[in-house]
Amino acid sequence: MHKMIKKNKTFIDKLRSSGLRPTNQRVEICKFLFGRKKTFHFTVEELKNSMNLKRLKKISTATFYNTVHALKSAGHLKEFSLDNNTSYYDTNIASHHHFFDNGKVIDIKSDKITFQKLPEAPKGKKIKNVEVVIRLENNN
Amino acid sequence: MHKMIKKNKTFIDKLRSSGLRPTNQRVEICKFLFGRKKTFHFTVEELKNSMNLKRLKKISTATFYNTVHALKSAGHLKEFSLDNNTSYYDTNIASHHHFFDNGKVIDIKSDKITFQKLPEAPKGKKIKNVEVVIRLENNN
DNA sequence: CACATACTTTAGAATAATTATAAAGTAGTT
DNA sequence: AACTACTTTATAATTATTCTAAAGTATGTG
Repeated sequence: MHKMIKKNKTFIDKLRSSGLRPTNQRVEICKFLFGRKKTFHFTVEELKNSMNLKRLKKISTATFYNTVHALKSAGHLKEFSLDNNTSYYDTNIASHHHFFDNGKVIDIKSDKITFQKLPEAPKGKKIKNVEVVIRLENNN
Repeated sequence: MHKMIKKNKTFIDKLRSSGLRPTNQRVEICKFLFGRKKTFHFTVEELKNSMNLKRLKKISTATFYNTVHALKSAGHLKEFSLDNNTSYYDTNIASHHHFFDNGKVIDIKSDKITFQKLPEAPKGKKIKNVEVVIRLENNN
């Protein structure tokens, strides 16, 4: 029980720091997103389907979108795009890179890629982060 | 006039190599995309608006989408995504990188970034290309 | 160089992802 | 406990894109 309370507190903190009140729906979404050992990637539609499948009382689409969006704006989720028109989210917010393999995404730890040369930021700007996408193809 | 003919031939070649017949609409789209000194970025919607503004007889949305898609599949355009749900296209197909500055995209020449360390491709796969996105923020 | 045929264009309908709306419900303050 | 501002929800609206089917056009063949 101690652990449970502690975890919920973490989720509530994430919500509060995203400017959101910790409602039941939101806490459950956080539990689903952050209450596991491994980070993962998802679309809002996938998240909605996974969570609502097991629930008698469904959480509405708008709540999923609102919550994910706020978590992302606060930096608790990272957004990325493939070549299609759907937003993907990543619960791994540590700076890292990706392999893209025909729609499948694989994380690359930050320290697996280092640079020999990087350009200067334009005047008045600075670099916020650097992300590398390595596109893969079959080894024919 | 010579130059004009030569250019049109280039456009027609691009279309043919994309599996498309060189119709008037398509040649005009190619002219707009490839008949200039500098490469540029665009969305299909932007392309449509820019081109149709000056035309008495408008080219239909579907034709813009079809043509851009075929040119992209043939490698005459590169597609990329920002954090939203719109596809962007780049007439610069040379391998290169990007600064993203609040929705604005700036090209970075390929030789401005070099790597010290890159990960191996997973078994049975090989690297198709490597693309770097450098996100910028204001120098507060 | 006319003709047949397969490919194109087009307007409009359809779809998919996302955002907006506004009425009913709930958290947090007093 | 009561009030008020924030939430949830179902549904409508919007945006980007794809599909459809009828009318038009490029191109090889004779």
